[in-house]
Amino acid sequence: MTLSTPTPVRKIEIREANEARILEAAEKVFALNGYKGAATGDIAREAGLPKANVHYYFKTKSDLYREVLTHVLNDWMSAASTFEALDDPAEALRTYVSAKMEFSRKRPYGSRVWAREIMSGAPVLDNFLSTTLKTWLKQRTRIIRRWIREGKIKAVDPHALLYMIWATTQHYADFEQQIIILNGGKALSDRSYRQKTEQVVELILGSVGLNGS
Amino acid sequence: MTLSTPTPVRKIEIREANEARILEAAEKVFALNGYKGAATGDIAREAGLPKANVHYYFKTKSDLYREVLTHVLNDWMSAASTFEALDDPAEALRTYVSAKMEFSRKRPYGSRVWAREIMSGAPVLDNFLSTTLKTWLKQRTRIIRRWIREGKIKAVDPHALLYMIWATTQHYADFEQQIIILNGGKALSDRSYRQKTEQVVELILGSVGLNGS
DNA sequence: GTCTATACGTTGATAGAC
DNA sequence: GTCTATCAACGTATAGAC
Repeated sequence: MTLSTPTPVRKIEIREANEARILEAAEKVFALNGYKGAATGDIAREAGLPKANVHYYFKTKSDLYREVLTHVLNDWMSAASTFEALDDPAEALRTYVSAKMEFSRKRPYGSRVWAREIMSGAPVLDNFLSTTLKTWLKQRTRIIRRWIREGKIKAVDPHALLYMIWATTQHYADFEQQIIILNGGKALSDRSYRQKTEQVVELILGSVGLNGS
Repeated sequence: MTLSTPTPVRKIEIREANEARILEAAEKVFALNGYKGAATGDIAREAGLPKANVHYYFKTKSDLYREVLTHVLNDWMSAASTFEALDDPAEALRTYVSAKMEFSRKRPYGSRVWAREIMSGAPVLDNFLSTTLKTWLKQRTRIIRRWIREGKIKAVDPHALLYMIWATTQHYADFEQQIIILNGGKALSDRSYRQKTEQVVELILGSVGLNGS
């Protein structure tokens, strides 16, 4: 029996499945070693494919890296969009911090790829940061200022507050290994993580003068 | 005139000066590219020396990396030691947070080397984390619990509080580039940085129910 | 679409003249 | 103590058979 021509549908399925596997593997390897430190061979091994296939689907390492960053970015922004201009700042902050903590739990590698990209000087994310993220920050800053004006929260520096939220929530992804070691070598259970999330929410709310649920 | 034999003192001076230059260069290159991504040739160029000299003074890249980490560690612990068991938690937290912010300002590269090491799974720092740092954490946890028992601060999870302090203060070093871009491309002046430090202190104090200076 | 073989640049480390 | 020359190992990317 000779090879029959595969249907276009089947081809597309294969492509999508392989691209997804490679992207997932790449996110992990870039997270652990950074862009320069990541070898396409490592990514291929992690994905369970020959090295040549990685280059077949993504051409260059740089292209693959940009794709990974784009995916992380989309999910990061998706969590960011939960910060809304609600009347109740406690509710808004609680929702946002929880979404960021969930992102850290579900995409720890993605968070680290982001962190490493920034620590390398943000060569690829530079444009995103100075446009999309800057606009986002300006809008949320306005919301926070309004809450302060209306006497709903303490007078705090909005940037300092948002940086604290980002830093604290992302710490649970980026420094996961340190947290595990300090926890006696055991990873946080889903239950413990939910409690930590609640604690982080309470600390953030307290920092702007909003007390206990 | 032939070369006279240099005095041992002179030789030691040269060695110390060169080692210092290489260590400083290495801290920067490891911070920007991570361990695997850092090339000894880049470190040599940054230090203004031929590549062979780097290996003459430090033998292997791994040895050099460990030296850099040790230096960062010492300075990190030096800041950590400012967290004392004072009667006044506001004073203790203010001093500690300020010291950590100062560390981020003065040693941004060192902070990033630490971060990257943890994100790579802490292969070298593992031992330090599970001994020295764990002990430190246990002691400070006890102090915080005592403050809570004495009704001096709100009942918060001590680990969550300390992680928030670490994350927030280190964010100003590790994500410096992001902060600069969001600040319109301008680095924070010494004055702005002092104000941010004060804001961070206020946010942290607020998070445990301690209000205003 | 898959994968072995390979071209070719880069990197860690050393040898050996000065 | 300094530095050029060198090399083996590794890394990205591609060619070309299947």
